[in-house]
Parts: sequence; structure tokens; C-alpha cells
Amino acid sequence: MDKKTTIYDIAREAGVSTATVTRVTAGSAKVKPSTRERVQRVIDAHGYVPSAAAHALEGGLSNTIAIVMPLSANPYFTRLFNAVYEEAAANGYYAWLFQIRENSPIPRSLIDEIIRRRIDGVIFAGGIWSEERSGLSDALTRLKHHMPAVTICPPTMHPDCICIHSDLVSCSRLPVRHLHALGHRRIAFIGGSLQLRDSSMRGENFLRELRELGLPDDPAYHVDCGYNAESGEGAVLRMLSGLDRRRWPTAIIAFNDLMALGAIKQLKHMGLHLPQDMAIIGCDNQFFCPYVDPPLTSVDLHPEELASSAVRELLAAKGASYAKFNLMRDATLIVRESCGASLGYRKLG
Amino acid sequence: MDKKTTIYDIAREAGVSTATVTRVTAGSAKVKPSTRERVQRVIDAHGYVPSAAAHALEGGLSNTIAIVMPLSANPYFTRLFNAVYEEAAANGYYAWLFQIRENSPIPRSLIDEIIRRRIDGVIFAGGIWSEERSGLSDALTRLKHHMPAVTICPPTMHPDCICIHSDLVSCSRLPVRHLHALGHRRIAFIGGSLQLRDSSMRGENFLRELRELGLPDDPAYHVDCGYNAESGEGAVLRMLSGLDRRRWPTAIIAFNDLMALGAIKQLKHMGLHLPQDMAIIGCDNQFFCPYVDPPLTSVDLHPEELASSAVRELLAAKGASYAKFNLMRDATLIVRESCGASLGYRKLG
DNA sequence: TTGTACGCGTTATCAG
DNA sequence: CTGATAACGCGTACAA
Repeated sequence: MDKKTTIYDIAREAGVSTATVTRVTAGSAKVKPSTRERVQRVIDAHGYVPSAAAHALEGGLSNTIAIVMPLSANPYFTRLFNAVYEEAAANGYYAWLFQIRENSPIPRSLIDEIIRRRIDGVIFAGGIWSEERSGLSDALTRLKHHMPAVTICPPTMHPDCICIHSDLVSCSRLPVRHLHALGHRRIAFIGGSLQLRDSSMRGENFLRELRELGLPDDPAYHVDCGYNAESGEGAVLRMLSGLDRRRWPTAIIAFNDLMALGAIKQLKHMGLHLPQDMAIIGCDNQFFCPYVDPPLTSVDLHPEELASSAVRELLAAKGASYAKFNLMRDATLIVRESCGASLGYRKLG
Repeated sequence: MDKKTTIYDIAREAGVSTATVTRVTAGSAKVKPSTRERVQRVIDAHGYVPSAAAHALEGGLSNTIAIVMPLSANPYFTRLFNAVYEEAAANGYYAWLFQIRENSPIPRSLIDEIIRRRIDGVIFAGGIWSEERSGLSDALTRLKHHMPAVTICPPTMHPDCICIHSDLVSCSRLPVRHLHALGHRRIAFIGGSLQLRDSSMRGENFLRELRELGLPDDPAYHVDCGYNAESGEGAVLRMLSGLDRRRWPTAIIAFNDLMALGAIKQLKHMGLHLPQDMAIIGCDNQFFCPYVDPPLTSVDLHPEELASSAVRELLAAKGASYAKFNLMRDATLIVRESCGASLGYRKLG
């Protein structure tokens, strides 16, 4: 690493003033071609690039938005981030990802860091936060004076953020009604922890749907667990082994596709044939769904659209004093074979 | 957004000098407790946080490393990034992800941006770059004067980077020898484009292994295609439909697990039983491998270790004029059921 | 077309 | 313990 060359070095070596160097780098004002060329030569020779820090200090913007998400291997978050990155880029911004440990609160120091760097706005994503324990509320309050914030997670009442979320009602309704229409009567839900906001809301909605259809809302059909494939495996094992075979559900809805993957493995391991012996529906419509055996029916929450809306709203809110509002995106059921629809028969639960 | 409050505002309102405010925020020097408390109160009231830009200008560091990767849904890159992020955090750094379009060269403007922001070092990841067409070489040359660089991809001869890579020989050898030991004689490889560096090296190594074992290196057993599940599907279809059934391979090695996923779907669709009728081995040992039917045997390239080594070497290289060197990490074969090992029989090709 | 001089927000140095 | 002040690198008025 050479010791950093500054605009002064360039100016001196090219025999011009710093102002002229700026004129060349910014490409803006008129500079005599011969001068411009001479300066450019020196710039190239040194590989000189103006410092963003000095520029920002001088009034330039950081052109950066932050996104805060749980550190997770779940591709849902990759999709979310990629879409944020793309939409930001389309608007001339860079997206900076800050990760937090799953199930631990947003560190105060992280928010400080984001403020320190004078970032233009923040997106908080990750449905699994319980608002109270997550520190989200604190974070929004502290951020309030500095930059706009958007959340992509279950609706928040906090006044200092725009809140973009999936339609958690249709997210439960779609698979339940679909299974019901196929003739299923005993439907189970394996979902993340009831302690956490997103999964408990989904769980509640699930139960409401069952009741509306007059189906049994047996607590044994609702298993609390983690969020990955392994959790799905364990959940199915626990649920079925605790139940007399005649009371087994005929269909399972999983909180996400990872869990569905685990559930399928466990069901096959127990000798069941899918979807004949058990229908299953996941959530997130991940890339692997068409490749699961049987191909996995799943609810698509359209994370890419949530993400691009989030970026647009964030940038629109910038500078202006923005009003809090919620924006909801429909869910879509993508029917494949794991729910048995293609069998063309109506199961009688 | 309030108009930004500066250290001057705090100083004035607390009736002290800016120096004292710094002493309070930095927590370093001695300040009379009563003064400190008074200043802190004003700071809290305004939610004041010192600007990183001004700090950097004054000589402070950015404490940021960049990682440049292809924009991809492949979870391999998520694992890589997450590990970089964690290792960086463990060393007091933030990792900033910059994405580039798959198969397009690294934009000059991106490198400029990274220099502009005075980032402390860069990691380039993504095995699929052909060095010449990727602009990697240019990028390294331009970066040379500004910050150290580490690549995580096939070994580069470029003098201005530390190069960390997987052992591409064992990556081909492990699955080929394993299948050979199981009795397979006609082994195929479906790999990314031969145009690109990583896949062509893997392809060559694959052929060399076949020859060393005296197996047929029929060109029909080597299909060129993309990198996702869909590509895998197509590759299998093209390969098998172009081949007399008696000449079909008895085993397929896929460039990565995504392609293996697609291959498996296509093979089942053609009515084959796995692994009896066809063994298959993937690469990357992704989270879904144990949940594929049959569970997918895969080569683990240990991306997390590549990533953390990259960060450590990068930080070690910082400031010092560093020497170019290569660092190679072994691959590991994770045997599951898709290669038929558990069948305990030796197939005679 | 070009140069001079100041301000941006911080920290560090040095004097009190 | 505290305050005044000089950098830090850049862009931008304003002047020439």
C-alpha cells in the first residue's frame, strides 16, 4: 500500500490547483483539454480516487442503505437481500447488510454504528422477531432523529417506521382452505416458537381458519419448534409418536419449506407414502420446492417484492418527514404435488 | 430527520469545548465526573453520534472489508458471506458485500467505489470466473496501490493477491475413486461451462482421474451447462437421450448440489430408481443434501474455512507490503445414499 | 479557464 | 482536568 495520495499530491505534480483536479475528477466544469489530459495522466499514474469520507463531510451523501437481518442459512433471507441490493443499485445506492444473531436483540452498538456511518436509511427484516424482546422498538426510537426506517416483518405499531409485511391471514388461509377443499379434515401445523411474533401470529391464524371451517383444533396438531429442516423432522416425530394412529392428521402445514423438507424425510422414514398418506404444504416457495419428492406445494410470500417496495419507500421517505404506514402484500399458493391435488381424489378425513 | 447535530452543538449546549465532548464520546481521557455527566446528558438528549466520515478524514480507519461475489441464489455464497461476516466481526470489522452479475466482468466503477470508500481490504469470491474475461486481473492491478486483496477461487497467477482455493484435484478425485471402488466403470460429469475457469479445471481433473483408472473418457459423458437445478435437469436429459441405453453411464458426478437436485428429478422422471439404476454425487454439501431422496452424497469444500482464512490473511496483509501466496484447503467426501455405498454391493459397469 | 480560501465534523496536540 | 486550534481531503464560492 502506498501512503495515500491526496488531491494535493495530484495538484502539485500536475502543476495546477486542487480546484482543477476536482474539475477533472468530477468531469463537471470546463477545463482546457490539454490541462485535463495532463491532470488525468497524473491521476492515472497514481491510481488516485477521491475519498468518500472527505466528500461526505463536504456535504455529499453516503448513498448507502443498511439492511439488518438475522444471520441465517435460510435462502429466504438471501432472496430478500439480493432484491434489496438490486433495487438499491437501480436507484444509485449501495446496500449494506448487517447481521444479528437469531433470537437475540438488536445490539445498541449496531444502531450506533449505522448512525455513525451516516447511512441514508435502514431496513429491518426477519419475521421471527418478537417486538418487545428484539430491541426493535428501541432501535427505531434511536434511529428516528437520524434516518428513515422500514421494517419487513409482522406489522408493528411503532410510530417511527414504515412497515411492509406479508398477508399473514392469507398465508394461513390459502393452504388450510386448499387442503379442506381436497377433503382433508385433520390438519396439523408445525411452526416456529410460539414465543416469537411471526410464528405465533401464523399459528393463531391457522387455528382461526380451522375453527371457521369447523375442523378440530386439537392442540396436539400444533407443534412448537425451530425453523430449519432438522426442526421439521423432530416436530413430525414428536407429533405423530404422541398420537394414536387413528388420530393422525392427514395433512401437515409447515411454517417454512425447510421444515417441510425435514417433515417429508421423517414421514418417509416412518414408511408413509406422500402425498397419499399425508399431504404437506410449506411456505416460501424456495428454489428447491420443485425438486423435492414429491414436489412441494408452498405459499409464496414474494420476498423480492417486499424488498423492492421497502427500498422504494425508504428512499421516498428520505429527507421528508414521513408518515407511518403499513403496506401489505398478498400471499400466493403454488400448488405442486405434495398436497395431493394432482391425485384428483378427495380424501375423507 | 432533524438537521444533523454536530459536536459543536453538543459543546455549546453543554458549555464545554469540542475537545471535552470527544473525551466523553471516546471515553478515553480523564474528565471530571460532573462534567462528563452533563455532557452525556446533552448527547443523549440529541441522540448525538460522532460522524464516521469526519473521523476517517481525521485519520481514523474505516474498519470495513469488502467482499465481491456473483449475485446468485446459490446458498454456497450465503455460507461464504456469512462466514466472512462472522470472522470480520470477530476482528472488529464490518464486512460489506458487493455483488456482480454472474458471467459479467467486474465493473471498473465498482472498484472505484471500493477505493473511494477507503475500505481496508477486498475479498473476491466465486469460482466461476475466467480470469481473463472477468476483469479480475484489472481489478487487482488497480487495487494494488490502495489495499490488500484476497481471492477465493481457482488459483490465480496474478502477483497482487493472496489466493485461497479449494483443492480442485481431490474435488474430482474423491467422487471418481469412490464410485470406481463401488464398481462403477462408466462415470459421467455434468459441469458448468467449459468456458469458465473453475468448471473447466474441474472437468479436466475429472477426465484425468478417469484416464488414470483406465475408464472410458467418452466426450458424451461430459456435458456443458449452467449452474442451477434446471441446468442439471437439462444436462441429464440431453446426455441420456443422445446415448444408446447400453452406453448409459452408471453414475453421474454433478458440478454442484443444485445441479444434482435437477439431475435426480430428471432421472426419476425417466423412471430410474436411485441409486440402484444410477449413482449420483454432488458438490458443496449443502443443507438440503440429507433431505434429498435419496440423501445426496456430496463433496464438501468447506467454504466457511476458506472464508475465515481469507479474512485473517487479509487483515494480516493490511498495511504491510504482503507477499503473494496460495493457500489450499482439502475437500471432503460426505457419503450418503445417492451413490449407493450403503447398498453394500459392487456394481459391474 | 484557472486559482484562492473557506467550511465540512472530528480528533489530537499543546498550552493553560 | 479543560480549552483553543491545527490538521485531515475535498468541493465550492468567489475572485482573477
